[in-house]
Amino acid sequence: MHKLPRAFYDRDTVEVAHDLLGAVLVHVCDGIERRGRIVEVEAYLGPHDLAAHSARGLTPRTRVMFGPPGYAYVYLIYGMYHCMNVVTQAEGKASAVLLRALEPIANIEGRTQGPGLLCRAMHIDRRMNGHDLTSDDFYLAAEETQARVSIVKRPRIGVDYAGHWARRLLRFYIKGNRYVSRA
DNA sequence: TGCACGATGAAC
DNA sequence: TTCATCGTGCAC
Repeated sequence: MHKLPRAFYDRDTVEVAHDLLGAVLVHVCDGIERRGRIVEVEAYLGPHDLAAHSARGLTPRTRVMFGPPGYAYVYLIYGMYHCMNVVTQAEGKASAVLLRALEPIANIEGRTQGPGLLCRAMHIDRRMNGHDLTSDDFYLAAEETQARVSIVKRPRIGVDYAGHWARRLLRFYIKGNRYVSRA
């Protein structure tokens, strides 16, 4: 198991999204190290992607998305849940991958199916926004040789307002995994 | 300064 | 299908 380096995130967003499936999210908080295996993600492809927050341009909220790769973009949604993304590609590309579901590995309480529950179980909130994912307390790790998994491609969830972008197959999950939020 | 709405989840 | 709940972005 090795921590994913900055260069991992500095690539095409769809490629990063694929490679994140099977990777492990680690968060050390109050002396507890929580771990979960990523089984479902969504790719958001930058300002031209009408489903992406960055489509509205650089604002205080989306500042991190417009920044360099390998940082966490965490925001509050519906006034009660948090969503976590990893920023991808070069500064200014404003692309990211939303983490939608985890398979619990260690110190996970509660469900992890869906972006809001994932953040709750991993103790991720707005304080983690902008956090460096190459740090020692919040990062992603992968096996040296990634296990081969079948990837299912589906339209993203909750973005029906985004016209033809809503129909793009930018949601990816590990086929048959029981922790996927919605098959 | 006000207001409509959302990359959700749970209940009904 | 409805609702909880509040920060964000944009209209005024």
